Amino acid sequence: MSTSKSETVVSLNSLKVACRECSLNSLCLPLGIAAADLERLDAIIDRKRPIARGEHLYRCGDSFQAIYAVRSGSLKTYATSEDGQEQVMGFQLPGELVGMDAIVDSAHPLSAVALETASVCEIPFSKLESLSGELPSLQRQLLRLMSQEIRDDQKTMAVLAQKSAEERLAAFLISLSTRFHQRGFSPVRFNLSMSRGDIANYLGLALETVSRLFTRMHDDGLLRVDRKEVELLDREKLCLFAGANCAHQPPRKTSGHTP
Amino acid sequence: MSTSKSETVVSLNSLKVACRECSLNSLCLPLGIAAADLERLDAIIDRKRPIARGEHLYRCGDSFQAIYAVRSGSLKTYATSEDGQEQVMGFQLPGELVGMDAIVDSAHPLSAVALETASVCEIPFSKLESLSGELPSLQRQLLRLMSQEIRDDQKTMAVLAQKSAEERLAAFLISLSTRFHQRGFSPVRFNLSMSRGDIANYLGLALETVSRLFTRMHDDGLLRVDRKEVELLDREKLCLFAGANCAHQPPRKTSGHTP
DNA sequence: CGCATCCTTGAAGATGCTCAATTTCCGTGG
DNA sequence: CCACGGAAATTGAGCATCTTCAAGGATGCG
Repeated sequence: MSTSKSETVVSLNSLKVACRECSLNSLCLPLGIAAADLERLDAIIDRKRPIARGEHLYRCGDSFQAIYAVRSGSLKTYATSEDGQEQVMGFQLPGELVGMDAIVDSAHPLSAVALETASVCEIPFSKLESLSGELPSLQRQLLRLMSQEIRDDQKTMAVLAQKSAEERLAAFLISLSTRFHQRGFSPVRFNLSMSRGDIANYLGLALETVSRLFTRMHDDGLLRVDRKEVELLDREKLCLFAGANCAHQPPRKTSGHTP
Repeated sequence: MSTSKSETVVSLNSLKVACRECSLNSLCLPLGIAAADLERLDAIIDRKRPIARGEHLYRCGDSFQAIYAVRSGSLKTYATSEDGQEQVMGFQLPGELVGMDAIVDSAHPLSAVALETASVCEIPFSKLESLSGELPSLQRQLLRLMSQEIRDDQKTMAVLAQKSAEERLAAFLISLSTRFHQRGFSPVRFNLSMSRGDIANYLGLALETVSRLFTRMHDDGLLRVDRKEVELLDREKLCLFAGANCAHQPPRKTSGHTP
């Protein structure tokens, strides 16, 4: 994500940092946890070696052992249908958790793969569960993050249900922009670690439509795209397209896809 | 839901029953909780008077105080955009929880309204949170239900992103069928407590399209519809359309809407 | 330097939407 | 009890958006 320069810096810095020193701790599980308690959380977390682009963190059907927090890089989660087709369900940036959808029945319903070199913190679920029982602040933050995930999924559902192709792409870009901004990166200039195909799949569009939309938005002066790099030239207008008050809620139109 | 006869019975029966006697306790929060502990959960639950069709349980923006379990009847949750349009986010049947999307920031992002006379259990969140810290089995079940919600929302996202209109409606009907079945009702014959407009809105389709699809599916011998009542005549084929192995996962096609 | 992958662009066609007119249903009041 | 009015649902016709199919161009890696 963002320039490869800052990506490298993040990767190196956060390779083994404890939660208390991690720059993401105000977005992640440690939020709201007192220093003393944080050490106990820290103790159950396993900071894995970086995983390479294309490498899987887990696959659909794998038994559920842990949830993961992205430390650097980015992931994609996707479902696989019986005929082998995949449906992209989300993209995860540093500070975001993956795997919470597996709690309910001990098997992962999705696969998670690295879109670029990424490092993650592995948080064994059984340990997290018992520690949660002892630390109310941890329990609270875990519930908050799951609630957040529900809310984000609902927002995505709304985008898919009621927005046109152009609005969907705008909403997607604004969502990324906002999340990068929260993480200290530029909200107007960032790298898309996922392919056009992934974006299209995620947004329920054809790959060609996404490509055409990028071209159209470029021609309309909304953004500049060069391969993976995007610069939002008119974030305001993109927000309008996305139906968001810029930064949070999107909803906007009646129903159906067309405007 | 189902016939008005059984609906009346359910309403009366469950008006004030404790969790341990509630027929829904194997689907709801009490699952997996020992009898002794269950009494403590029971003690914090407020069984509200039934709410009438059209009455709101809470509205978008209301401060978050409690989550709710549907005891009888059914609810609809929806978001409202600035221009007043609504986006239906889900339908809740007995044994299902609503309001978990509000935990993260203490305000409800959606509104919840009764689709028919319904009764709910109000579970004050602060009390639930502290009791959760004391009862590992309760904590576990709460996490499981939130995980389930995430998983259900993901399934809905996949339906919206990759299925055609007919497949979406089939997936919707199969989902209802399965949930009714889990609750002891007929999986092939049930009542739709929501309007065609609600179904269309939820599925990201035009109302007219849903109406036409019902007609087409009827002509194809897949189902019988009479106003609110539906009978699935060929559940197998509907499952195929829905892309589900009948009962759980749906995924099926490549991407884009068309087959 | 060449191949494979990803992306872009074009043209034709289909799914599903909008607009609009009826019809059916249900609650309300005479 | 029946009539009436409004809401919900059905049905039809035309059309727009987006998809599919197809080919060409750019990029990056071995």
